[in-house]
Amino acid sequence: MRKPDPNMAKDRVNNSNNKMKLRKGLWSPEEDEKLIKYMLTNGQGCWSDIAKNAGLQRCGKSCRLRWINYLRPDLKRGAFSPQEEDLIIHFHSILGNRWSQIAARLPGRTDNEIKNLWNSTLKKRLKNNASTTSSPNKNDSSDPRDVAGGGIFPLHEQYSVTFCMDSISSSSKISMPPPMVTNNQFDPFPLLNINNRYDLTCAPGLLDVPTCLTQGGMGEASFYGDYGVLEPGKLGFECDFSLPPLESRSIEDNNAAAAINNSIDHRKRNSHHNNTCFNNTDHQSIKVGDMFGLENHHWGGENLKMGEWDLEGLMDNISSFPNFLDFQVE
DNA sequence: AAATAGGACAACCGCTTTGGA
DNA sequence: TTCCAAAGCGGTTGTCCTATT
Repeated sequence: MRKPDPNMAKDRVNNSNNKMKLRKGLWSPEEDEKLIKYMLTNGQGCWSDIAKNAGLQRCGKSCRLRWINYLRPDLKRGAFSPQEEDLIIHFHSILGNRWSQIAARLPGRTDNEIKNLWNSTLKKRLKNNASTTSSPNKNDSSDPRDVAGGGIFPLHEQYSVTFCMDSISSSSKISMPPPMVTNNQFDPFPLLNINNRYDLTCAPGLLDVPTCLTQGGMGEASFYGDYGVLEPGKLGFECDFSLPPLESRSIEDNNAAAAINNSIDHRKRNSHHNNTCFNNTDHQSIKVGDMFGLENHHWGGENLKMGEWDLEGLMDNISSFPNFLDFQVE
């Protein structure tokens, strides 16, 4: 991060609050340290109380944001790896601008970070790719469906999606009819209506996954398998949907103190672009297990919240399935 | 060397959702 | 059931850095 400018922060004090002058703008290292220490000793609570009790002239909302987006010890920081970028593109094609849900599947990354990356880099890259792969009727939109049709995924042209049937290689293809047009909008995934209330967590398996994720570097375990969509040997709507794991936000207590102390030390060391203070530049070392919390923890008993797949909700809508899905097991 | 444009990213704003009284 | 405060979320803005002219 850039070096905070105390003068600017001072200038931006919110004078509209008569009770207490609340600071706005960039956080100073001292403020960071206060918040970190308070969080370390007291844990998370009511954010407005935290702001007060920690001696910060910040609103609770600002403290929460600072903690979540920057100070949390489990943040990875640093540049996104190509694999992470592919994941973001992939998830965005499914989830749209649901940054928090995308972030929940990228451990150590925040929704804000992902959103910034998307808006500043990935969207443009996809647009360029789309333009070079001839997609004449696409507009400039962040609509995930545009991305899907922009040449990254084959869905736009083929309307076929891949169901992974086991953890290694076999797959079944589902042929889909031309897109349903609802409300004058292109909708290649009528079932996966992004506006419905169903989380699309399981949907990655419905789509082709970026090739880099299925090739070397991501480990032996199948990407599909890790994400889990359909249990092997099962096809149809009575099969079990297994969920891609959501990142556990909990921090192991034993690690938290060390991580926080490290973060403080690093922040002090890095006065320039202290984004790197948590940096893990060894992008190639990222493993699927690490990325999805498969190793050691967090798979089975995950408390599914935001990203929970609402199977019942899906089933409520499922009556329309046979009309436009034609299963073709290859 | 100075000016400028564009990129990157932290932080804010406003709306929605959630939970408790 | 309603109201209200807190939390969550996504869009947007503002600032700094870097590359280019």
